[in-house]
Amino acid sequence: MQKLPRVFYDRDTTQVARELLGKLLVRVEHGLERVARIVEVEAYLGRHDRAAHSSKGITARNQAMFGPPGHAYVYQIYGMYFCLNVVTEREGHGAAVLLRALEPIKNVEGRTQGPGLLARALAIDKRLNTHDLLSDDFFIAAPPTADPIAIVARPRIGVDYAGHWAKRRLRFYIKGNPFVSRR
DNA sequence: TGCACGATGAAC
DNA sequence: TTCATCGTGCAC
Repeated sequence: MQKLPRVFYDRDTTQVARELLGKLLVRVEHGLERVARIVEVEAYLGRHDRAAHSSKGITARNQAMFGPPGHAYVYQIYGMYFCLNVVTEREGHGAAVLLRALEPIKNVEGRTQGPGLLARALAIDKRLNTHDLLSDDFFIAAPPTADPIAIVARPRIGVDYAGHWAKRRLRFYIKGNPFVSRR
């Protein structure tokens, strides 16, 4: 399985988001390798994006988002769920892609349709914040063979507070995939 | 030092 | 539509 290189993440965030669809998220825990296909994502473009955590500047919570590309930004939400993002663009930009839904491929139990659920199913929590996604226990890879996919673009979920940014179609998912979080 | 609230999910 | 549950960020 071919790990995505650093340069994959060090690019325009919308482009990275779209290209992450169909890729494989791999998480090795206690010697057990879990694999799932990325089927839904959201792009958070940087400090100018009012829906992005980075729009408020660097804080203790979001500092990973301003770190180098290809690392994880994991935060806790509603006191009980974790959300996994991959940092994009150059260090200091404050952009990331939120993984919203996965299709189980190997050793994945429980539901994975939704950011909180997928993190739980893959045992992803705050300990993985700032973790390098080119490491051997947590990475994203291109599948051996990839069928062409149709991509749907919609407004992001749960960002109504963001004014006109809430209307931007920065949520992307694989058309017709049954594991997408909402319809 | 206190407090309102969330890039959610499930129940009702 | 309501609630579980708590770290974070900002007001005071």
